[in-house]
Amino acid sequence: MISDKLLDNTDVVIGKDELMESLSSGRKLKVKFGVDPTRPDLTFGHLVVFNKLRQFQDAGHEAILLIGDYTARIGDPSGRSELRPELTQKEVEQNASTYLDQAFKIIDKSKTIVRRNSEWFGKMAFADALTLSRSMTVARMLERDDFEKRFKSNQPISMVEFMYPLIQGYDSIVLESDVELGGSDQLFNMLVGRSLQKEKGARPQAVITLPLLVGLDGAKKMSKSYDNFIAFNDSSKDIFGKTMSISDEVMWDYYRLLLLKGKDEIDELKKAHPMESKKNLARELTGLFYGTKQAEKEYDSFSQVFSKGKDPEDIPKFSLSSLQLDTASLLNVLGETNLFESKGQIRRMIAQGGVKLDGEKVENADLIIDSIEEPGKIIKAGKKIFIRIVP
RNA sequence: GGGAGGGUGCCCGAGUGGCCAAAGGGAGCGGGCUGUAAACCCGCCGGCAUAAGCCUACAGAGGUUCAAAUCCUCUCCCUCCCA
Repeated sequence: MISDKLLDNTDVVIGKDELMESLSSGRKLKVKFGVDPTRPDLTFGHLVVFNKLRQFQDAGHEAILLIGDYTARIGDPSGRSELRPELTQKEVEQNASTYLDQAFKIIDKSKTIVRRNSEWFGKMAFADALTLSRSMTVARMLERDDFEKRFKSNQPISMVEFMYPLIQGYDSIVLESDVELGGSDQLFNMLVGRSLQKEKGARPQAVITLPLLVGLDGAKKMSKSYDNFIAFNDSSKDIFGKTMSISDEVMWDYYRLLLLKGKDEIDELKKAHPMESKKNLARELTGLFYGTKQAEKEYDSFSQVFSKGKDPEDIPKFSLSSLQLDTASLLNVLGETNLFESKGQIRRMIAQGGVKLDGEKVENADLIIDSIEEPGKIIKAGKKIFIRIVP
């Protein structure tokens, strides 16, 4: 049953009965997913939703990717404790275009309709906006968890944030969407769309929320603002490495939500050694974005460096002749690689025994790096930073 | 319009004239343990400097003082109560 699979891994489904009916009628549904181009990178949190959108596409439905270029300039208050800064039109445009490049790594470009909400809001009159705002009451807005929390704890809520759910809901009217997808933090906004459609006498959209992916810290949802994310645009090395840094417990969520593995498959994987399963996860995720060959390479490289403690094959080089300062001390050399926050950080690292030169721990920051021949000495700082010193 | 309370380091938050680069927590970083991790333990955690020390920092601008995150003036921003 196709329609069953479409509801896998979902969190909440509103309007389920009508949705099941529509699906079995064979009608081609318009499936809306809105993205706010407020930040240039998509994370694996978004991947969960894009996977679902892709499944709808594969089942023959129409995907509408809504770029909230107009709303981006306001900022979605969902899950936020403060007002977002306003973005310029130009920033929004840039973000939108990189968004699309990234999104089409997962969804089928040829079957996707891209719309921008500036198309209709750009020419909307203020009077229309007022009419729209009649459809909502303050009390209903305050039902929203994050608004309520902010209100009660004396945090500011701007009027424009209050308008946000209405604006997003209006998109659904214009697009005549049958289904809207989003993260569970979007539930309220999407429901507003549903009720606006009803009010207009249109067929209300089904609302499907997808679970929020837990971030790298294993606690909070994956989000750019928590800096616990893997981005579509991360290097193959980072996708692999970051995946390996998640805890064993959340690994299964990643299998389920990102790779769409079924329960049976996961049960099978649980029998293997957790590290092997995690490496396998990292390899598959890397492969999704960089192809199996590159993923294989990262797999080998990771095993080399971390499991066997060897140096990786690709080490960034630093040429001593490019040194700006006179003394080629360890401190100065590392300082000029721009891989560290400050010389203070380097000093601390050295003092704490985190820096090795050709495998030997270095305790003196003033050690002079000299007599370099090919292939060069290797400095290791912490677990992840490697530098090859060349003449 | 009137009254009251606030704005502190990446985040939260203590600090009401010197002992403040500023308690505590979180995040982050290094080390240990391990299976890369997570958990746990130890350490670090503004910048420059070998060090002494210097510089920058407690919303912003001025001022008082030997000395200001702390006192005064003005400005900006936030919240609450009354209208």
